[in-house]
Amino acid sequence: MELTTAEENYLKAIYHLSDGGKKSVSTNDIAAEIKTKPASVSDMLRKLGDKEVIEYRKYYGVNITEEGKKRALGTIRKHRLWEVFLVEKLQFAWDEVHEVAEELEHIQSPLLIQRLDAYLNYPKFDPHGDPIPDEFGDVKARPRVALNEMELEQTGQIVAVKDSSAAFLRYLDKVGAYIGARIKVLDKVEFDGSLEILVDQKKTLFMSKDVAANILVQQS
Amino acid sequence: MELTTAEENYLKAIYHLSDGGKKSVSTNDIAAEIKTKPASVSDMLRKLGDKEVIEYRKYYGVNITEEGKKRALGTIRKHRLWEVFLVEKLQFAWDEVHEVAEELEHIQSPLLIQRLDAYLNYPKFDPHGDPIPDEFGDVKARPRVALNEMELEQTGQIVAVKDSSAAFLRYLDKVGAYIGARIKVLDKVEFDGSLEILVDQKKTLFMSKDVAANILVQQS
DNA sequence: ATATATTTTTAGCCTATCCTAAAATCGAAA
DNA sequence: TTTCGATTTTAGGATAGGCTAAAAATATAT
Ligand SMILES: [Mn+2]
Ligand SMILES: [Mn+2]
Ligand SMILES: [Mn+2]
Ligand SMILES: [Mn+2]
Repeated sequence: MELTTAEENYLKAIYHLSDGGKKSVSTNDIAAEIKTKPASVSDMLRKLGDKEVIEYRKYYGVNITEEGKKRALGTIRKHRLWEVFLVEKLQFAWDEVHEVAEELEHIQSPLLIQRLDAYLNYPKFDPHGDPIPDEFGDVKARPRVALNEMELEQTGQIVAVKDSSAAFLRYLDKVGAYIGARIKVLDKVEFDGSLEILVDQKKTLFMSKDVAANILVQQS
Repeated sequence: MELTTAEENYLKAIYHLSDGGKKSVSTNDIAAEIKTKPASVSDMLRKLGDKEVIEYRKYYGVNITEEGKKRALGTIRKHRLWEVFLVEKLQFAWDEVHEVAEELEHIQSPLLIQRLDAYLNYPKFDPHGDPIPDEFGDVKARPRVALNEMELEQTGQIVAVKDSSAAFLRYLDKVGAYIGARIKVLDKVEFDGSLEILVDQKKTLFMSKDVAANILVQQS
């Protein structure tokens, strides 16, 4: 059964909020994520339940079904492939791609996505470091940890960001914290959790705990 | 004022049916073009009239306004640029691009189109030979004539097709009548208007008047 | 174990877009 | 100039998606 654009957006939100189908998700959380009202969410949940992409028990939140997970991963795959296209081919900055990809992900054409994937040389990660599901919905997970949870002296490489907002990404650009950068934790302030890190063995950088919590590192 | 996807599709249809704003267009013709019912068209015309992209006088058809023409050309520009992208970069056949471009043309991002245009090296024509309006809505018109209206012995080059349906384009592929082909009219049958043409100085080809009427030639 | 607070759903309404059937209008022919 | 057939509009209804306000259910705190 075909999903509408709105249904795809809801399903994707549910997938993300449920941490890939592991947790159940509340009406209010979905409303916050989609920026809509809980009443509208209740309506939509009934519809998604009827289409059997979620399991919906009134008042007790929703769980995504296997079918739903497959659909959500299909949309996520398209979103991330388009983001790669925009950055690699059209010279978009990584903070400019999200809104456009949010529209492009709903274009219906399996051939288009297959060809786009090939054209981009089968990328495994999007510009924010998030993994691109393959055509079967399989995701290559990279073990990664939030920067604020690393210990003193530990080293690693920035592999992704949790927050893809333009404001956050532009801040990272400004301070030179890009994906692929090698980092080392030089200092952690007990009081507020802020930290000092060494970037690429040459530049030191201070950041708040909030910022660090949105930077994901592969340890080494 | 923003136009919805449906409104953009109607406006584009009106632009095409009006021959670029020259003629006024009837409700029934729009319904046929959009594959919808005349009643739905009447509804939409009222709305497009309110938004002043058309001039609508009940029972007397519509004329597109200057503003409407500008909007329609913007959508046409996007449609044709995407078609070029699909053929040039993603190896789509020219009969596979129309449906996808019909969706892609509604993506809202001036930056995207500007970058796409540059990436494609500012193409002037789409895969069907139709001119791509520039960012100001200016169209480079090529003088062209339908093949069925050419006289015996006249020569020229195929520059466009009138019908972009997959069936027609695949037929042209099969017989080797592609855009850019040099042709000469070898014979015209009085009885049914069918003709025999020479393609690229080496292959002769018979075609019905209906086929020839959908092939556009730049004479030389 | 209640009472209160929070969450979620329902009811009722709105806009956009489509449909069918009926009414209105137009224009061509008699 | 009247009439008739084609065209177009209107009326009424459907579905999708959103909203507010009120009701209902659940969760939490005395
Ligand atoms: Mn989206
Ligand atoms: Mn991303
Ligand atoms: Mn379209
Ligand atoms: Mn075209």
